[in-house]
Amino acid sequence: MATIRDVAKLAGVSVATVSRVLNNQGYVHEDTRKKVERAIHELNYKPNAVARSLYKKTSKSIGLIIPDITNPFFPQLVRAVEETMNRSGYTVLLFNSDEVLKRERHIIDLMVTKYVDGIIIVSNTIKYEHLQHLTIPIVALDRVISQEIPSVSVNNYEGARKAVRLLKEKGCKKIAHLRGPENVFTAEERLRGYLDEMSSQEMESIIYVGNYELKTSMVETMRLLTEHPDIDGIFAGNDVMAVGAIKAITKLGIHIPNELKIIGFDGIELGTVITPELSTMKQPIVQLGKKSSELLLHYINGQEKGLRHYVYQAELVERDST
Amino acid sequence: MATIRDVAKLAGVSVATVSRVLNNQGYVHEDTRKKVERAIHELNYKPNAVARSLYKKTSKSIGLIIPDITNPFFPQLVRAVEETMNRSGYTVLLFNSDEVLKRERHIIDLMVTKYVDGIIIVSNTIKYEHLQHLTIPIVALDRVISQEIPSVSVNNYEGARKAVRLLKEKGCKKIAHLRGPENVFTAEERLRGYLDEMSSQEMESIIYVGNYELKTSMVETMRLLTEHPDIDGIFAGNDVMAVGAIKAITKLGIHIPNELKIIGFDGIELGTVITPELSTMKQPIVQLGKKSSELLLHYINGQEKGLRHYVYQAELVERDST
DNA sequence: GTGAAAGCGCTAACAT
DNA sequence: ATGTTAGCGCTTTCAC
Repeated sequence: MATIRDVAKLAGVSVATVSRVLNNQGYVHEDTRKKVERAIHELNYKPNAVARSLYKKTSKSIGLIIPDITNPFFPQLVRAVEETMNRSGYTVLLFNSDEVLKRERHIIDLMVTKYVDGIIIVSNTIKYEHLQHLTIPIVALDRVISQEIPSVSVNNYEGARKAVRLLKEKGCKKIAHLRGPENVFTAEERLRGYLDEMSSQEMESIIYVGNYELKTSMVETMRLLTEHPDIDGIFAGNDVMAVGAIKAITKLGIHIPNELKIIGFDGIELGTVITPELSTMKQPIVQLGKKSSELLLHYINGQEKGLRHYVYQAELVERDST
Repeated sequence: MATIRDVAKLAGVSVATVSRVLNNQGYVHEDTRKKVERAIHELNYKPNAVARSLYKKTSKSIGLIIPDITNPFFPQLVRAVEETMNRSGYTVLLFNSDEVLKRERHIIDLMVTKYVDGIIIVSNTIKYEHLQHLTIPIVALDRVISQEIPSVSVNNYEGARKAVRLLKEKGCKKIAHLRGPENVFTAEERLRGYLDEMSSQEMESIIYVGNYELKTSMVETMRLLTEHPDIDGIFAGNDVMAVGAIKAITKLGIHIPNELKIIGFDGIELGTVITPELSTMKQPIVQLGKKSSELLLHYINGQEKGLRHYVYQAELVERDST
């Protein structure tokens, strides 16, 4: 690998001059620049990012921590972040944490050690106290961690209310909620929305606990339907669980949406794949990724000083399950 | 951020000694080690990975280039790679290339510049000529790029034959193939398998072209079924297309598997989500990721010198669509 | 067993 | 407009 020295030697100038043309700053004579550029080209020289990082204490890369890329909600989010970051010349270091605090902390340490310029994190487990010692900017994505950490998220509470409201409008009299895991921010908010919307009309709430994934959801839906055969509406905590519920319901020979209506939350592609296609509260996933990236970039560049919290609205997408 | 100097000063030793205890090599007196460790702890010192990289010309990280994380085949693969790598102390830098050669080359340059210790790449577009100048090890994953690049892949040809054979055994008389995109290695191999299996019994082959994704697959399936209403078996080039086909077929009111049987390829989770559940040729996705990582690690450590090509077999998983 | 010092490849004062 | 040099934080000879 050619170094800046090799280029300098070949071009017959000093390394400082080469550095100047590389970074396009300071005065350098047109002829000299040409010479240097020719040398760079000839040697196929690429500046060493590591050396540069060491000096500048910045790496042109950011860390992205998510629970699990295998969860169909995240691939799109990750791509949106990557795209935005790449466009600004940043590389993204992706890590799956499985929401294990110990791993999250380890990942963060590792990132700091690698001079990442900022971190975007999706997590329920991590708290402000684990983050406050950091000197690089951080933004919480999809979930808000605390008031002190800037965030980009969706109004889960309102979205949930809208979802339940749709079920009611469609004539459902007994609406159950298949909630997401306990202590998970989004799940709690959606539950709260369901509860408030139900109690506002003195409807009895029926709650079963899922884990944001398919299998448990099927099992719980089965249980729900045997214990409450008169249910005519289900608000699932996310699309994956809704899909699980649809599978279970279909297996039971109950017709959707005639006998039972169901709505999910997230708006992932999976919902359009199953039959009947799933009605859902669609999150602006790409926007979430993009906005969080831009926000982080602004903090990195010092263009933003305040503590911003962006909240998007989930949008009702009605398909065939309601 | 504390540096090695701070630790040295606090412990009352030289930086060399600190480095020795950090790397656990060379002689250092037990008492000295204790002192140093105490200082490290007290300052919450973490060695600077960038400085270390600069000296050692290695970064304890590898690059992973995939077409698109949004394609449901990849998340699992990525996790398997990440897991294996992390376990060996390596970080993975993930990039989506969209199979655009220019981006792939850019990504590779970037990685080299960051001192990645090796690269795992999933690509059809890149060729040996674009890789031969690299001095770091590289392994091709899922597709073989050339004989000169070590690879870990699946026998798509054999898998395809098995798939078609199943359809025949189940009594299908007219079997169509919904193939993947042209010039994509896996798609070509699967097509070849289909063709050979058909001609071995002098069955007429009927081929429609999809793009490994849902929408096109639905459209093409519709066309296929209007132009050839007597089709009784479909071998789809991958699971995503198979799911698209199922949607189209169901919409047409044709019963699966009674009137028409269908089998996919890949074994992604999506296949178990739809109704009827999809029969498929399951790839050992996790193993692919794991093996490619281990192989790369072996090259990095110099434990492996030869050009290895590992080929796994796809496994028939029969569910409800056949 | 420990320390001094060179050097990894680059950038940015500071000179000239 | 260009060159010299210190230094980013670390590892590794080479002395002692």
